[in-house]
Amino acid sequence: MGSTAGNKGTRGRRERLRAETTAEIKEVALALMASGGPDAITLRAIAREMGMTANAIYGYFATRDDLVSTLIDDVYTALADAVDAAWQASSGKDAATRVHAWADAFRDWALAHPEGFRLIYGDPVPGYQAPPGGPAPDAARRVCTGLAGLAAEAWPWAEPLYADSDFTWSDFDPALLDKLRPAFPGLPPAAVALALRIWGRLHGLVSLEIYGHLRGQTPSPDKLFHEELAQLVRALGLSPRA
Amino acid sequence: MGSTAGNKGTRGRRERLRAETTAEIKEVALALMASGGPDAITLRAIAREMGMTANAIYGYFATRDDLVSTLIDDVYTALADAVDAAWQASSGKDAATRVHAWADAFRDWALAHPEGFRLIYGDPVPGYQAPPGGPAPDAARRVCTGLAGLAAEAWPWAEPLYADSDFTWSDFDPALLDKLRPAFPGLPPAAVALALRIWGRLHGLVSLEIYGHLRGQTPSPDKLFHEELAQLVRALGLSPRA
DNA sequence: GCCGAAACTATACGGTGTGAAGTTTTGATA
DNA sequence: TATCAAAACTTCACACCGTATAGTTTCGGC
Repeated sequence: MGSTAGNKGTRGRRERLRAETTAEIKEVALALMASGGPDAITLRAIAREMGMTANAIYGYFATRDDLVSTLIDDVYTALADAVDAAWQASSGKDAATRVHAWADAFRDWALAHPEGFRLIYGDPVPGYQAPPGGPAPDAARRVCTGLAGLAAEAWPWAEPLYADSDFTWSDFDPALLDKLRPAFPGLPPAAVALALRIWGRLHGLVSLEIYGHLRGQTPSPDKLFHEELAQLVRALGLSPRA
Repeated sequence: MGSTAGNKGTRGRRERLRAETTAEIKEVALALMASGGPDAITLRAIAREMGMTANAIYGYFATRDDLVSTLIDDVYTALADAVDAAWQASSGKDAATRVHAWADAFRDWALAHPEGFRLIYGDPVPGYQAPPGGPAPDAARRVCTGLAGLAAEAWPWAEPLYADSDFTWSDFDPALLDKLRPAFPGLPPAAVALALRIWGRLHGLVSLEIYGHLRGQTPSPDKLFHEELAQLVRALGLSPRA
């Protein structure tokens, strides 16, 4: 099985063209989304842009929702990459600084890709549930793992503050724990709960901002976010210096 | 101008019928939304349900987006009513209990009306910005005012914890302050910032839950929310008893 | 040069929001 | 009570959407 001897180039050509077309469809779709929101992702508009027929896209994606969920996969992965990179880049710094680095990367990415954020955290495909094994849930767990990294980094200081947490391992999805426990062997359930709550705090302000609900209340969402971060750092038992 | 003498009944009839039809359109639209999400709100489906033609609805709403934003107004107002009622009902209790009451009312409403929550905080009408004077921004400010009530209630204990806040009145929208400052005369800018941050914390976990992003991580979003609440109460300087 | 698969197009159907024009209903008036 | 104008509603039309089916073109491998 596999390629006929010596024909790697030719068989590769078809595949390459196919990959390029697939990539172009996604690119155009992302551009449409960036300029007109998720609803602007239209098979006909994409095809128009590419000089094709809308039906040609069905050779690459079974359905529009399929295309959109592939986009979600890509975009969510990009977000996870961004925060992971910020985390890596802050390696060696003190815990408070690293928390700021992670959180800022999260918000900065969201502000730079508001439509991407909506794509991930809104539901552009109503009623859609990502397939359990797919890249999107994986990216979500990468984000959670990153947050668990924050919690783990801060845990030496934070632990006494969360002594009354009554979380147990059974309070978390096994698939999440499969990623988390090997990465952070000493981390107790309380710290995982802390990670999810940190997610909530960051997601809350950022999503209010992205969806415009802060606009009518404050012209300084930046300041608000950073004060929230300062308080978060304090709630982790870290010294507020950054 | 006004009604012809003695004809109040007849002129009132037209208006009553019109009001009833308007109400029925909204009812049917909400029912469609509840069963099939915001995208199920379709002029034709509404008309079908009502035994009318889709175009007849244009006599009541200028456009579909108009109808949807009217729904947003209504639903947001209902949410504001719900949290306000819980706040009133907890009057006299201690601050920690009242914080719990408000927050639980918020989350309970969201869980009871997930589509309504999505309608308010997602953006079913892409690119839509609520008219500045309309009911939706007003409801948003009612929610913020409620949150400021929490902050005000807790402020005697919380104040020393937020001494380093550098917020000033210019960091908030005048329309918000117009509602807030008369209601809570002694409240400093730091407390308003605190209110908005509390909003973020509550909104974060609830919206992650409503949009299903917590489902893959924990089977106990309840527990998570209540631990978050306990920590919030602690961060307000209140004793964690409830 | 030929073949078969892959890529793509043409056509069609049912759905959507919405505009323009015509029809019916109905409350006020002469 | 007959009439009339406005309001309510329907009909028709258009452009757009996703998508199924069938037909056509393209092109690598023999």
